[in-house]
Amino acid sequence: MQKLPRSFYTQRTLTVAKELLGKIFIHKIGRRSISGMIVETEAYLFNDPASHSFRGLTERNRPMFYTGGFLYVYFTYGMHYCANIVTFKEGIGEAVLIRAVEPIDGIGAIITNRHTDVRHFKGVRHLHSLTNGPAKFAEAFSLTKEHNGIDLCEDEIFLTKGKNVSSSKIVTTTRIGISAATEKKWRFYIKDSAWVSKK
DNA sequence: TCCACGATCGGCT
DNA sequence: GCCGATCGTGGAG
Repeated sequence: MQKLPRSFYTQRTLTVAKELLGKIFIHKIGRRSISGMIVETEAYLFNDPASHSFRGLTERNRPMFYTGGFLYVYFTYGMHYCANIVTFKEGIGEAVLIRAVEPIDGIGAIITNRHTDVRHFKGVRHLHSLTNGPAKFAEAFSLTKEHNGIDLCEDEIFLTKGKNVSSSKIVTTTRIGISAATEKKWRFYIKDSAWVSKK
């Protein structure tokens, strides 16, 4: 399966956020890989008070200012990582947060990754809870600060075409967990998917 | 140097 | 529905 090219990621951010639905996210670890279909995304734009890039370039948000097709992984709440796909042009500072995926390959590894702390075990009793949230996705797919700034046009972490999601299957809503620009409808998910973080 | 806060999650009421 | 965990970041002073 062919990797998505740079030209996919350098489109307008809101376009990429919608088009990412149905795409396959793949992380190759040694000879194995973990993969899943993206079912929920959120866009963060350059003039967006909810975006990490809003106050300009800093050490933390540097990858957001790369050209489209890089990964931006950040650490939050003292314990979680979240992964974004950088979009649009170099120097702008836009990205799409991956909020949920439907597991495809490497389910065993996903379960292991999500069970590393026994205290979390009870929360993973239902399969959909493995990857229905941005920090759950990052943990399930072993995405940490090591992967911050990685190029998705290389061979370790990349996306493939997956399935086409018609626009009638895309639900558009406000974003979750933010305190600014709460009125912007920049969250997208696949209607009827059991794997989204919240209806 | 200090310190408030966060694109979350899981457990508890 | 609410709350605590836990720490890197960056704005303030």
